[in-house]
Amino acid sequence: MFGFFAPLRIAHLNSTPFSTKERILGAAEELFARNGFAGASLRELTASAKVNLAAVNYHFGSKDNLINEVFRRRLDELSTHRLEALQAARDKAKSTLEDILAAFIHPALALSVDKPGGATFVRVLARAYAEHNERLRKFLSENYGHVLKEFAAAISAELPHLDKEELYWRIDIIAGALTYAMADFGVIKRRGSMSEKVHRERAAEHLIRFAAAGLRAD
Amino acid sequence: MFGFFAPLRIAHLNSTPFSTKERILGAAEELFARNGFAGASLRELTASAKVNLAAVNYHFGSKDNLINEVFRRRLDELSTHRLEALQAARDKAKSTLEDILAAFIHPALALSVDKPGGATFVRVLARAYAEHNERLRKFLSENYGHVLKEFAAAISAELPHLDKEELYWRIDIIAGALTYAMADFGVIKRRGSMSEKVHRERAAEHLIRFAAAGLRAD
DNA sequence: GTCTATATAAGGATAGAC
DNA sequence: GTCTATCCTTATATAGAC
Repeated sequence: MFGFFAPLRIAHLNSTPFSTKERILGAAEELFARNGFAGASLRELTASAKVNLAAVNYHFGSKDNLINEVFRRRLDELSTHRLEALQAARDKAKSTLEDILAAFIHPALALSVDKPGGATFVRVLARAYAEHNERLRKFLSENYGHVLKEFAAAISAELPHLDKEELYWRIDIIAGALTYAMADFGVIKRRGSMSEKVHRERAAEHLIRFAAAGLRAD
Repeated sequence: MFGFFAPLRIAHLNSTPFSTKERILGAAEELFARNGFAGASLRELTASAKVNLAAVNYHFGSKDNLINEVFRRRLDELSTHRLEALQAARDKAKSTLEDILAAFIHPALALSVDKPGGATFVRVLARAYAEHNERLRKFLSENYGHVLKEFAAAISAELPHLDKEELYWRIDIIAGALTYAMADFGVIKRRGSMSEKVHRERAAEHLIRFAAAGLRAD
């Protein structure tokens, strides 16, 4: 008799296999990408995640800390992959500017292609770039600033003739172009004959050449 | 006797020569650039403009409409200048991709250098680019979309061998790079020996070469 | 760990005196 | 055209039952 209902009870209230915490992070990622950090309220966020309004404060303490955790969930791994790829590029006998840029771009590409929600997160990253939010910038700089420093140093080593001011200005442009191009991947329509994955890989190669040309401009 | 106080009475309550409406627009520009559209409240906005809280609704009807007017105040003129410059480029015997890009960039440069608040507005423009705000995109697209269409057509005519999909993808990257580079002008430190104006002009030339190289990439 | 209910603050918008 | 005062909604956050 109860056997008939057992599957329903096993399914319980969670309609997905994800924990409350993970569902909140996923919904936050989605809404922050769409509406920005200030524009996404905890009310629509918890509704979208199908959790109780109080759950955000229980699991994360505050909205600000939730924002931090949305980044931490992805950036720890992304940063590690980027630094590993950079080290591999440096270990090559003849490493080029393109190798260094690829070490920065390819891990983000892999994230956006392979991980569920990864493409959305890349758009959140672009948001953070546009927001001049002091608190968020501080968090990101303190926790992940060393990665950008490593890449800037590697690029600088490839372009020793360039004075530092010029170099940093160009890296600034490139950073904006890359961030936005990666974030807008989802918008670019791919040819029907090409898979999403192949399309993005080709786009990434374009970006690398584009950025390398910009950096080398005399 | 009263003569002693006359200057004070002439100064009245307005500490600036600008009207309430203009002060609101100026403060809105500043706060939208710094905190985004959702992040700037009417309360801090009116406090910053030194006008009454009710003044925004009296003069603009709503916050959404105030946002529109912040854009309209600058974009009508900017769009006209851009289209005039594009026409001039097309009228040249041998117009290049660089001429077209310059027609797009130079008017924005002039705005950011010559007009008070112009540099701030360019940052607001970059905000709009990042915001996927449906209402705002609709307003901008309906009122100023034709300008971008004109430029896309002109660029397309210079690169007839490029297929349309590839072209639009590259214009997408370029648009992001240009918008952000222009918005971040204020961040780039200039050499002490160079004036702000000269610095920006040089930066704009870098951008044009950068963008042209990206568009021409094979 | 999740719920309801609520405290408390901040937001946009408006009414009506001046 | 500008003020004060206030309405109403939405927001973040928390208390306490389950």
